[in-house]
Amino acid sequence: MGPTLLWPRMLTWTIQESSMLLWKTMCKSEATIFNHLLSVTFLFEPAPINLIPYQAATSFSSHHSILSRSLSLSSPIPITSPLPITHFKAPALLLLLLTRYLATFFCRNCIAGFVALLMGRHSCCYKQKLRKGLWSPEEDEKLLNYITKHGLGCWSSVPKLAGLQRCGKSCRLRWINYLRPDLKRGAFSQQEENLIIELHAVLGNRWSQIAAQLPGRTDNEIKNLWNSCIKKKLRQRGIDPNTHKSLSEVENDKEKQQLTADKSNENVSIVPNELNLIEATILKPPAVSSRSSNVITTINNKDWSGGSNLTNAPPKQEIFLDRFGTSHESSTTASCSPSDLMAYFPFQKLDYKPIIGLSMNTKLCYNPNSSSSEMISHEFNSSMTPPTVLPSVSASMFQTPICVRPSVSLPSDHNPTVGSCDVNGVQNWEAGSFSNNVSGSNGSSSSI
DNA sequence: AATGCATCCAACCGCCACGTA
DNA sequence: GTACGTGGCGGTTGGATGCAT
Repeated sequence: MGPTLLWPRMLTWTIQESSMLLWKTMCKSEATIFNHLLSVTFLFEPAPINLIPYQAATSFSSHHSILSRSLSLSSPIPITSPLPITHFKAPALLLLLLTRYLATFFCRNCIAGFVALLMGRHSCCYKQKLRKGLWSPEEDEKLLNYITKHGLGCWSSVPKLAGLQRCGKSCRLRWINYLRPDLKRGAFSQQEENLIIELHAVLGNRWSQIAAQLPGRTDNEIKNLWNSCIKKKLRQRGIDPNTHKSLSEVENDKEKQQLTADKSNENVSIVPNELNLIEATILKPPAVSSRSSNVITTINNKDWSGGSNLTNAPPKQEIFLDRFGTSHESSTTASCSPSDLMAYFPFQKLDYKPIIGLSMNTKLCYNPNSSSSEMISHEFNSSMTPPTVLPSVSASMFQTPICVRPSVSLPSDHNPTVGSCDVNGVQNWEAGSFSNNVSGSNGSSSSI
């Protein structure tokens, strides 16, 4: 074991054994801890420290800033430093010394997470001590035994009580996606896939709601199936998986949008927001950070994910639920036959073209090698707020058929010619001969 | 047999909503 | 009213696996 692991453990023991309990009862929150940390810093640091006002720190990230400034002081103090320690200030001082010492080994995020861990909280930021990656059978057994014995409760306390070196979130995920006894094993049946397609047309990327209509299936499972399998199949059949329209129709929509955008650009050469952007770009030197990229990514995600653009979703959902019922039984026994589904999604082989629309991973996110994206990154690093910027950016650059909500019509009769399409794969589609299709194995989907 | 590429999927991450003190 | 803890969700990642060369 290297020193980077040895030191924290020793110090953790020291703190906990001395007066951690006393400290925890005195300080209600992590913020208070940091407050005391600062006071101790001032008490024992002869050199002036330029710290930001604590009151301005309202989030944990601000605590990080405070911590990082504390850590940016002189060289680490040896932990054996013979400084006067009272009972009251001992934990804070130890924490201070500890954090400053750890600064020689870890980044500030790790240290902040470690401090949070000492306070008795589980922090997902602190990854050094928690296991990650695939679960071992032993871990599965521990979790399963614990939940079987104690039932579902507070996930954050489960790892500790179950003896697992995992975070609560990880335990929850493992239980929901794998260990839950009511999970249906095996591949998806053709009926299930069809139902997923139909639900996706109505609900978009709201996987949890889709999963609620498929008993025994998890949202993660359905999401993976969609991304790896169904999407591809739909495209092969000339259907845009995002809009559930035919690809040719989507292309037409896109051209129309492009024309509209061009017209509006002719009328207004530079909109005020763009002027602001230029001004901000000139005045503010580029200080590209991952944070700015995240902002853009987040906004893009909200705008482009099928399930997030949901202005019309509730009524459609109601229509759908009226039709299929809200219970699993009714949803699966209603009109969900493959032929019915064919009517909703007449597979059009025809002019399949790759979808060129911007994806979620749009390169508009910061790319240091790209001048155009750099521009955008600068914009978001300026003092301007994203809402000011986005409308102009999104209007001119983010036009894509993905914006279109799935338009679902519910015809009463289906197209009898659909099934006779002899394109490669169409018959397979109907016959349910997907590579992973072993629907007969579970049998439970036969009620659909 | 070795290598490279594609695909799958379990798990992680960040964000958000909600309840509570 | 506010800060905090927790659970839930959707997007994304990266390791494992399969397949082609």
